[in-house]
Amino acid sequence: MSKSPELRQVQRDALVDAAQAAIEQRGLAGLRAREIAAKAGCALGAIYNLVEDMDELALLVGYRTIARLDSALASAAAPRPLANADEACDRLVAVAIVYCRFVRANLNLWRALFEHRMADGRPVPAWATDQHMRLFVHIAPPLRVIVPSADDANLALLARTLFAAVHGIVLLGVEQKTVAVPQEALEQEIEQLVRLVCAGLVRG
Amino acid sequence: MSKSPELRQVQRDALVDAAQAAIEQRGLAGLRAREIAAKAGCALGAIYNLVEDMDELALLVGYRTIARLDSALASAAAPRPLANADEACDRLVAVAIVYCRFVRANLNLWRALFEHRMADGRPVPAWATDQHMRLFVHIAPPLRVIVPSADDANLALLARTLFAAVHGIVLLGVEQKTVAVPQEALEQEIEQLVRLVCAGLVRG
DNA sequence: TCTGTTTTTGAACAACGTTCAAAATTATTG
DNA sequence: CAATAATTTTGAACGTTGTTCAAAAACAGA
Repeated sequence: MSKSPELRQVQRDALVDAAQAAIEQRGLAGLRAREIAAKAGCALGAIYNLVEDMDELALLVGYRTIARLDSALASAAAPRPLANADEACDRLVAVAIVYCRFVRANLNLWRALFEHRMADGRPVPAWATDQHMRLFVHIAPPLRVIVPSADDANLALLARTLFAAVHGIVLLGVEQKTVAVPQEALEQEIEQLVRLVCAGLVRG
Repeated sequence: MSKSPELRQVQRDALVDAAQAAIEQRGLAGLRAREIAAKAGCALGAIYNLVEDMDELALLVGYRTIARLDSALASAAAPRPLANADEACDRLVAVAIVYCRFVRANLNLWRALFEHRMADGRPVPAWATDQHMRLFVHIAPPLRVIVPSADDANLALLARTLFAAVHGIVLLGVEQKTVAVPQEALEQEIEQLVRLVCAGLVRG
């Protein structure tokens, strides 16, 4: 008889818990097989009974991180309807600010999302990439209000562009290689860019 | 008598050549001490007579990459003077497009710039971070034409923001985790964002 | 209790960056 | 030129990685 899937999932969760704690404290490079096995209370080799390899473990931690980010962004995009373009712009700013604060509050976990590379050149599984895309849901509706004439394809592209732009600002803002930017200044940068883009969209 | 600095530099260059080739072909993770020692024609341990450690080697490759990027951006920002805001905006677009094309043509080397992390938590040396900053030189002058009222601090911040935004778009565009965007569409995204920001700046 | 199946285990393996005593080379002196 | 001192180069050895797999342990059905 095979092992019950429930217990299996409990053990997997314990492993992901340990991996998440390791990444949170010491970054993706601080994720070590022997340490998390000890913390999860299983043998070194048992890791490979529960997950495919360390890559999958990093992806599972990333899945959790994006799920929490998704919740945070959803709370910023309140269910209150968008009356006009101004409100839509305000909402886009709010979503971007929440993104920035989430990054600061979850720096190592967020960095791990982008630092991680699959071993060899193996492709990232679909369940991980799909989740990334779903984040655009939080900025497409406000953009629709601002640019009602755009078709779905254009809107998706625009959403991607705006997200990427804010992402880039946050990225360079928290990067070690450049001078660290104080939180307040970083949020002003972000608000400035989002408002500039919105202003350009409504007039153009 | 100690060894001549010239020969030392030749050996260092051979090592950096080998490291650059390795990163270019197989990414930063493909940079292996034994391989580059063989290719550079020296013993494994000799690496540590020429450079501090593998981190410094990665930084030296990065220094070359940014130097080439700097040249590419400089060629886009021709010495022709900027008559008005429209021309300044065109130039910002041109610089951003050149950045995008450089990234596509030097994908692995460019990725290595941002994937690389110093061992432990050691700080990145100043000669590497300073070089990063100098890239802003290519976008600050056009911005000055577009926003003549801004002081130096505001201008520097704005330059950083615009650079980071374009950087983010390129980053997500060439990322494996999301759907690969064709070059043409990516350049359109970039041009759209830069023009939106410029339009917002001249009017606001 | 016995037997066949499944699961867990941790020593062993290959590959990594790094070190360092010894060998080889080069310079200086008698 | 020979002899000795100083310097540089070398690659085996070390400590850590993630991963594997034969053996041990645990479990299931008779």
